[in-house]
Amino acid sequence: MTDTPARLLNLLSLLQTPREWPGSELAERLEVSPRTIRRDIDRLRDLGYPVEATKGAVGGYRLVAGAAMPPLLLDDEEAVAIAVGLRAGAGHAIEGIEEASVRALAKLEQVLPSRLRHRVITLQAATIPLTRGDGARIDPHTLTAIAGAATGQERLRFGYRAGDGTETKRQVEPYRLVSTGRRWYLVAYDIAREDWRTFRVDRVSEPFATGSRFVPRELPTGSATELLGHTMSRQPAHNIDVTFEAPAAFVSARLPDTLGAPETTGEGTCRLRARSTDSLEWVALRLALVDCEFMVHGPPPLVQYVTDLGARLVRATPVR
Amino acid sequence: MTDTPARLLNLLSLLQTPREWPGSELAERLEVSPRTIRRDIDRLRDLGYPVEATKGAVGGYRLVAGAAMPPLLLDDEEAVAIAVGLRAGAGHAIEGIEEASVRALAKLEQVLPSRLRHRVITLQAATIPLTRGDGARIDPHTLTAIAGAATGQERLRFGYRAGDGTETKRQVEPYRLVSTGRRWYLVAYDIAREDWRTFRVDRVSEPFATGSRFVPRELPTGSATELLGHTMSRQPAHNIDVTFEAPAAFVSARLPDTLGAPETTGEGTCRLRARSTDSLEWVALRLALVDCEFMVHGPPPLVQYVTDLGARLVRATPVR
DNA sequence: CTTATATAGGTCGTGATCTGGCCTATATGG
DNA sequence: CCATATAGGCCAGATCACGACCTATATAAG
Repeated sequence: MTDTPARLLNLLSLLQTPREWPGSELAERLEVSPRTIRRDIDRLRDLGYPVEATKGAVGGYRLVAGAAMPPLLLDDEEAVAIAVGLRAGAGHAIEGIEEASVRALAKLEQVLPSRLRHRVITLQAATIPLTRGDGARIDPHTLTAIAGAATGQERLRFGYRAGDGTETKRQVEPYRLVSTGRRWYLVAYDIAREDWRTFRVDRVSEPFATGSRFVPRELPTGSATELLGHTMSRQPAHNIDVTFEAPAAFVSARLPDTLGAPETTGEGTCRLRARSTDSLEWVALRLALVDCEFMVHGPPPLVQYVTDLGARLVRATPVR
Repeated sequence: MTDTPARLLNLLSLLQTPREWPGSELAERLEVSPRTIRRDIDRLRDLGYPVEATKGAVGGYRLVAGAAMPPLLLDDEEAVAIAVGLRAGAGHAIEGIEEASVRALAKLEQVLPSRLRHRVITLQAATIPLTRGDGARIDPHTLTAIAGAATGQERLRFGYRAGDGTETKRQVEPYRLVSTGRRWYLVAYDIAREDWRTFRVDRVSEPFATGSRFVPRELPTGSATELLGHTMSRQPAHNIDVTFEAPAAFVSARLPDTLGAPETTGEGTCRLRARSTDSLEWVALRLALVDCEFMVHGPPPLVQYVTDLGARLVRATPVR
């Protein structure tokens, strides 16, 4: 208990609550002399954690933003909140940080006390995510298990359901997890097939790290995303074409950036031409939320879906 | 650099990557003898962090889940991912952990390096949240500023726009931030008015912690939520009444728990009666996503909205 | 079974470090 | 001006950390 490193960690933890701490109070809490507290503050500063101090009668210490992230000391509830937030985001994550998001989740879940784990699962079950992709929902557990195996360089076993529905058992050396905004892919070396393969994560079932380590092979093509190239290009995408009866600024403020920006076509009208790999349901929803009159020109499946959805909604209310 | 506590923090950071670390590798990285590493591992265990070790030829150390959360050591990208995730969740957060979520965000943003801060803001701006409430979007910055002032016991100055649109300047002693799932409220002691007040956070502008500390007063009514009671009861709520042409299990699996569960009314039909404070737009959206025929009986505004939305969608496609 | 390699931990001597106490300097708010 | 806060130098004594060398033990591969 009375160990120096332990006290430093405790001190960091205390300073992380957003308030000012007078040195005397810290000394009392940590059961050391004020002189030692001053030395500890010095030590933290040497370690790169910027502790700000205000002098004078109402002064105190406070941890502020610095050059590097200090270790985050979370209480139980905060840890649960972060885990739930990241899990909710793992499915239809924010553009550009999907990989980091999963890494952070894997890191957190690795050390999350088990009594908190079931709370996270319960809370997450209560939220039904809006599927942004085509309904192929991804289990956060699968994602973190794969991510963990990849960074830990452990061989991975899982069941894989191919496009035609046939289920196979795979054992691979996971290389990298990549996200395309809409879908997750695992690039890995398939041991039995003695070649590199890409797997769609939503088709992976029961991933299990065998625990046996491996030394990463060199990718033949150079980079993981390159290997994904031809898989990606086969992805179905829609050429969206919609006109809105509202200014372009109004529309773009209500549409996600991933759909691109509409161009002004006249007084109070604009047109959106975009290539999207998002699901039609998602696109239709976003269009409906723009809250102005619009006209869908294509693609035909989207026209069909919007027509059907509109008809269903009209049927859903009593005729006047 | 050659400090013992610094090395321990580094060690914790290394062990947090989900992989196994042989003692020799750790020794090399931290530039100490393997014996010292073993001692450090011992120290970490004494501190309560469960370091698991596997013996044998391919053994190594690894941090596992224990009784308490160890300090999370995040790299830049992971920190950004968490911040963005929490911010996105702050608006329409997950039931039951809103407060903890905001606390975690406040803690993180307090120490987030400024070069990461603008990345967070940029990324967040790219995502347009589906407003679950009635469009009164809440600025995460406002939320964290208030939360920080409340836990730090600092006086707070802000502009407040009353229901009739008049803007007033307030200076308060913030007591607690409470969330009702749909809305955020600040319970505080208004210094000028010398009484307790509740403020809607979405009407607060430019919160600013003055830095002057105060000793928390006793709440006259006992608890913050109690004080909120009469404010809350004036909240508009809708009595939703919808029948679905699908089994209750099918429907409840596609509806959020907050709307309650539908009851079976016949062979393949069910009825949902719920009281909701969510916005009509949100409810209509969720209903449309159930993906089956349904009929909205009430409330009248919801019927109207669904009719209008359906009509707009029908108009949005070329007539055949 | 044998061998290699990993964790686990005891012991010891040297040298560094940490602590508390006491001192002064300095900035701030009332 | 005064009380109170941070900042930090100096010193003496106790403690602790380190590396080196040792043995015990579990595991995987051959």
